[in-house]
Amino acid sequence: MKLFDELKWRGLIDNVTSPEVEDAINNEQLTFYIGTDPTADSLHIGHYSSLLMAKRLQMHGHHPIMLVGGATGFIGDPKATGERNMLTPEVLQKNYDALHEQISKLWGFDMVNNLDWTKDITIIDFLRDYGKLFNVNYMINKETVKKRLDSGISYTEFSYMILQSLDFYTLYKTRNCTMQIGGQDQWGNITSGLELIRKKCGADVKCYGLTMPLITKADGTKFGKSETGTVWLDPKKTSPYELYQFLFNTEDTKVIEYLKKLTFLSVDEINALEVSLKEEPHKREAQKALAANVVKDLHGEEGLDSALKITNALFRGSFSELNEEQKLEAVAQMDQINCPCGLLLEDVLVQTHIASSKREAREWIKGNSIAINGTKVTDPLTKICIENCCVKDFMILKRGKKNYYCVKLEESDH
RNA sequence: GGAGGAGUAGCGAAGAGGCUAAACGCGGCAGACUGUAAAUCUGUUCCUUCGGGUUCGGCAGUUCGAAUCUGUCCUCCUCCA
Repeated sequence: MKLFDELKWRGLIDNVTSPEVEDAINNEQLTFYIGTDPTADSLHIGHYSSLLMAKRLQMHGHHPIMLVGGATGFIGDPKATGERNMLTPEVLQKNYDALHEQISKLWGFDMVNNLDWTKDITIIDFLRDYGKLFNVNYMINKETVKKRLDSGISYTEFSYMILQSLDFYTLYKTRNCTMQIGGQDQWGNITSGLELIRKKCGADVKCYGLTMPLITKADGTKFGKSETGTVWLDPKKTSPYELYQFLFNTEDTKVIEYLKKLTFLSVDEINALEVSLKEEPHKREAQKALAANVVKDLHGEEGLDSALKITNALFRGSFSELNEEQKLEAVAQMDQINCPCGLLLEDVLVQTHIASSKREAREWIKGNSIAINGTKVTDPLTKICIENCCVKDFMILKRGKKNYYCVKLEESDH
């Protein structure tokens, strides 16, 4: 199977700017780029398939450049729901540094910052050299702008597209970068970049754009949010265990799609998992493979080991069946929440931020959804002290079916 | 600058002086059923020392009483110049 066909099979191709892209991807060695803005201090699972796409192309001999948008981050990519809050230079710098480190650690891509070629352009140069080449009518018809016409869009965000076009043009000129890849939502920005290159360098320039479909959940909503919020790639923000659980819980209708997009498993391996999913769905082989592979690729054997230890301890039978050593090992892998000794259960839930209010804590307790070390507790006034611990001063709190918390009780001083 | 319109809980959207902590839908959470899946059904969804307290863009008023009336300010939309 040729590379392009494989990418297509994996569902990673949404659109290409010309039919020649297929041949270029299969037979040439392109320098291409993918960009992201430093809007947070870590990438999240939603970015992951795009970054893997870059990796897949690289493995095939293409050369990826990762652009972290130090300049575009100041402006903000227009999002459908409305104007973005502008980030301060300090936050942007902090995010930039964090992303830079994360990306070099995970993939080692070549990295550039568009602030380098943007920061010294004067407003006059900008308007004369670039503004003149963008027709407002053309810009208004781009999806990202069009969506905002009734709710309003600032001149700042309207101009975002020009900055991004400038990036593509600059990378083309300085690094012979001839392709930009991005998510579906980047189509408008990518094509306007191509347009700029053609206007500046002539219509016969061979440059391409490729977009990838956005990953969605079965109900059409955005992929990548769990109960605790965004699923980050940074293990300090989302532990390997949380990531594992997030992926393990993938719905049947989506798990094959995710395997194709988020792992390097071969066509045969994925087909085999698809058969297992159909014939013995209760075994959840596909979900297990998805979770294990992604966690391993991102956090290494060690991360996967930690995720599995916790998962096995909590979900395979009862925690109390483990021996002392196994318990301690599992507890050591979990995020621990400190809590003073001697509080009532309802207060413990509030103190530890497991519940956001006392009302909610009581609702859960009375609703039979809280368990301590595997035993349901239905009295909000249960006093929690060291006797409730199952190993040392640790207590395993469970909320609902699959939310576990490891609470470390601290003897109060008085 | 001018003329209209709009701002209600996470979101969408009712309410037009007391019966409204605010209908309804979505989303969230929990329970049942399951396979740590989906679908479905049920409950729940401002805070509380359970007496009450604080909410309907902000502020100031009118009233025994305001999300509902008045003034003012802010934000957004549409049209005109």
